[in-house]
Amino acid sequence: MAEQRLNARARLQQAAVQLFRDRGFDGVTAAEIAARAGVTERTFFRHFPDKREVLFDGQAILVEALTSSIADAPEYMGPIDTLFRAFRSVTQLLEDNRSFSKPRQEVISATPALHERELMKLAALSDALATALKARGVPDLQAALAARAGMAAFANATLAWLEDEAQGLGARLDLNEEALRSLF
Amino acid sequence: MAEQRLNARARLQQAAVQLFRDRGFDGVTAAEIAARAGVTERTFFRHFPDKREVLFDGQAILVEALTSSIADAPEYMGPIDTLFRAFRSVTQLLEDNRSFSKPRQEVISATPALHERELMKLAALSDALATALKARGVPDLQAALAARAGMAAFANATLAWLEDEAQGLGARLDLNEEALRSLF
DNA sequence: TCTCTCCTTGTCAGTCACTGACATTAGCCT
DNA sequence: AGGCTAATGTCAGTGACTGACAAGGAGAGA
Repeated sequence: MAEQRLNARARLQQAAVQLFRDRGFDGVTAAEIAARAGVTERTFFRHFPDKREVLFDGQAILVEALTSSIADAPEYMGPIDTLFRAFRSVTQLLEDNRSFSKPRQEVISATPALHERELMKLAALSDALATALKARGVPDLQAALAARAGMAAFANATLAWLEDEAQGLGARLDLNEEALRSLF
Repeated sequence: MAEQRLNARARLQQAAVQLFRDRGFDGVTAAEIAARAGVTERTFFRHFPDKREVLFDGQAILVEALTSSIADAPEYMGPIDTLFRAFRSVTQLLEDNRSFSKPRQEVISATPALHERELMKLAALSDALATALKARGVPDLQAALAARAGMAAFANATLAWLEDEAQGLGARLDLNEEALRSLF
């Protein structure tokens, strides 16, 4: 039973994705997810503050990877370059997780409530990037705007790549960076 | 009672803002809002699909004003210029509503669930702007990125101006536009 | 004026997300 | 064995939201 204990959280996440894919987010109750994972509804809510959150758990790693890349960037590098350097540093990480991310993203895209939560996570990520840029001496306003604009490009690229993997994530990033720069 | 009928929605919104300000979003039940407005909880949910939505009702006017400004912009004007022209065209509208917007924004900022919903509304607004830009012949990718970047600046400006009206909304927009352009 | 119809609201019962309080169990340390 | 800690189970309750049905008021038309 030791194994059961340690994996309850992971089992809940896995059960949730499967059930959501089959019957949709609203067609599944928290109790059902818990039951399939072999635990109680109460345990579900001990691991996740709400039903949506079961789908959003990997963000921390991404934040860490991106912010540390920003911190490590050469001093002279401007905010936009720094950001795209960071985005490119995590392409491998994301590509390794594609088989997880794909079904997850399908569920999210199909459910307004989940899309809402996703926007929140992206905003938090954006804020983290802005903070990392400020630590490099970028003025507050520029940092915030660069982070938002960059995140838009990054999110764009990731979504397009998840929908159609014909082009790699790197190529999608190139397209988005070029389009962004062409605006100014 | 005819008057009551027609204004139920407006009374609910007003009651909601007052109660939220006093006791916080989570400290107020939908039934209480309804009671103060002189109707039933069920009626509350007939007017608003959920409790949060009672605070988000003016967006349609803003979308209309911004998109029509984009449509009316001179042909030769680039996407960023077009967007900021649109933002400037609604400054008066926003400034007239400041006394409404201020308390509303305070409640939203204090409540994660409401902040989440606000991000959703901003994303929808951003999508509307992107669509309006595409109608002018701006390529899809550029339109989407310009809209997101522009919205970031617009939202930034509006929030700063709501927190401190020392500088007008126009001045805040100037600052944000300049900061955004300086990135590239 | 009477009546028919539409629109809004009230009433009621039910589901489900989420929470606090308390009991229980498993594994680990001594 | 005995006790400590962390994770889980149990139970009862609150509040958001929904579907079904009834009721009342306003306006259109006979």
